[in-house]
Amino acid sequence: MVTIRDVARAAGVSIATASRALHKSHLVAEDTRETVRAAADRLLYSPHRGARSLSTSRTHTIGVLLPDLYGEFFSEVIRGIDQTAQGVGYHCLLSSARHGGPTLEAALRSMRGWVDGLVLMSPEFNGDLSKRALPSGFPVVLLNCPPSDTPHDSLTVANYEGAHAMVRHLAGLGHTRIAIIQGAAGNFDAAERLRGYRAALEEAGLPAAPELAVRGDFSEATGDAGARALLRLPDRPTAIFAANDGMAIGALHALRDSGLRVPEDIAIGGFDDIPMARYVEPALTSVHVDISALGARAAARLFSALERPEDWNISRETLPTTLVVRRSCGARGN
Amino acid sequence: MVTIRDVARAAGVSIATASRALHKSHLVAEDTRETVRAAADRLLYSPHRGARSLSTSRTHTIGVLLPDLYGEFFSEVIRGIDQTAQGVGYHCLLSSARHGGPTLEAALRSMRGWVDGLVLMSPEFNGDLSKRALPSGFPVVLLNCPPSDTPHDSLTVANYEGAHAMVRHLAGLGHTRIAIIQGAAGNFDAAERLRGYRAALEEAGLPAAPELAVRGDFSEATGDAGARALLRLPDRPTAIFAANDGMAIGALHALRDSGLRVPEDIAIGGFDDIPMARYVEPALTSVHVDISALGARAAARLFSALERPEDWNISRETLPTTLVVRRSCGARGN
DNA sequence: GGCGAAAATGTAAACGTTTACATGCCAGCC
DNA sequence: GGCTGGCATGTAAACGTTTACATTTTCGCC
Repeated sequence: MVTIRDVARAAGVSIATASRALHKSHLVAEDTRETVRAAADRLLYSPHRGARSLSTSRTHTIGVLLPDLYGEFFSEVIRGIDQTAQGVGYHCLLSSARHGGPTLEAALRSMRGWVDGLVLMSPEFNGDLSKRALPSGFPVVLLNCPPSDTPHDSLTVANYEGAHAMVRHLAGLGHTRIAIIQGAAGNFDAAERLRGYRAALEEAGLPAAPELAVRGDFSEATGDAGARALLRLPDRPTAIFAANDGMAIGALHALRDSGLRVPEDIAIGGFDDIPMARYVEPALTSVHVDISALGARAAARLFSALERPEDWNISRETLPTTLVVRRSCGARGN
Repeated sequence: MVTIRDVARAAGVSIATASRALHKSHLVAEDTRETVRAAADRLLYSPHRGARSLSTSRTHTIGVLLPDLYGEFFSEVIRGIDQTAQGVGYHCLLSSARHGGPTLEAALRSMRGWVDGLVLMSPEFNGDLSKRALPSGFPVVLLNCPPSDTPHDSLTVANYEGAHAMVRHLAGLGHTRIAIIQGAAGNFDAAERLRGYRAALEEAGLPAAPELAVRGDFSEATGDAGARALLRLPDRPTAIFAANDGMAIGALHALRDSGLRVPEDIAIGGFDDIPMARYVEPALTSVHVDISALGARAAARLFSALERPEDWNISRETLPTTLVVRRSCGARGN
């Protein structure tokens, strides 16, 4: 491995001068700078990030901790984050707190000294964890985390409003028995979407029949199962709101499988508007969330905290959603 | 930040003993070990990875360099890699060599001293780049890279065989004018799939009409455009093989838009079998590649090179593909 | 009780950078 | 000619670990 020492020797200067020539160029005479740069090029020198970070205590890396890496939602978030990060010369260290892996606390701990900041998305996050696993003052942006009193930036999508808009739309189409396939238990997004569903029902003057709210966990499998459970009801719903697109697609599957037509026999709406939503048949009505923008925004907030810590103050942002009406809900003209 | 020095002081031992107590436990007396561990716990000590890596020259991080981060293919690869990495206590540093970003060489260089090895997927990779940007002997696994004479492990999918099987299947269904929407120019996978297409045509005794091979770049948009171009032909094809699923889905769109029925009027086949393939309507016949297994396998090879460098020797593996027949190709029974 | 070996611990160097401080040099000024 | 000050460069400390080597302690054995 060629170190800065080799470069210095080759250029006939001290390592301090070599170091300066390579990035604090105004502090060294023009011709020495050229000599050093030429030597570095010739030797194919590239600085050792670990060493550099130890010395400067900046790593130019941000950690991205997600609950999982499966599905389009996460890949879009990552894409948004990475794009922004790359734009300012940072790298992304990826980690997922999958069940069965190391605990969230361990995952956070293991990043110390390796990342300058963190984008954290986890339904389990809470203040206690923050105190135990994160150095105080460590820049963190929480993405779709349950609200907590920790002094961190947070970013959420308008779950309540989005679900509300979807259910109001369904009610507006004349549906009176509107079911929901809920997201994962204990998940903040899931709870908010449920809340939006209930509020919209109430506003429309519809009863919130408990048997119409079945459980799911955001996976296609539970969407499928949830839909089948709803079909077994004596008085079955005429519309289903699935708390994310994955489950909506699972439900579509189940309905097709049961010989029902969507939207003629039963209407369906999802949430997230993942890329796949427009390609399923019938195309899925969904609540659009610009997922990669969510990631990009999170990264941008983190960088502003990193680059100008002096005028940083914690903020909570909510990203708006928009209802995208496609064929699956049966609205006219689609 | 609490360092090992603080832990040592709190436990009343030297830093060497503290360090040993925390992971070379057999070298220190049981009760001091307990004292040290207790102190570390109490102070919420977690070691500084940067410092540790400088000292041990192991980072426990692998780099993952992809041409892009868009789409399900990449997210599945990442998932496979990360899952394997996490299993052996490694982290993934993600980077994409998107057009417009830093050059591939710069991206590789910037990882020095930050990763122990690399999973590299890039259509532009070549021997010269390897010499310039990678320390010799640096563990690298090439994923779907063009063949080169560099001493690296490589992993590819059976592009030729997969495409061949698909086209033979279409020919077997009686199609005589079979078109292809090609992958990105200069891309190795794309070239191999084209080769498989041509070979299968020849074996079936079908002429390889040049107007039936339109260009694409693996994006949905070019799939859409490619299909439209094919429809404008005076003697239009009865079957289209798109070199990946993204383009196949774009083509489906274009056909539906033009009022054609799939598979009755025109049959379609894709490649990759991304999760979405089974959900589009009609479900897409495709060449299945276990993408996350591909990533997992790449990571596994890398780790075996890292953990036991002594008995490592370079290998080239090809992952088999399987034809998955769904409705879009019009085969009976589907 | 003394000896030697083994076990436990400490000291200090090393990893590859950056950077505060020290030094040397030269120009310009009185 | 000596002083001041600025510029270019060098010296060495620091970042937080690990670990080779040195030292001290313990313990068994004669």
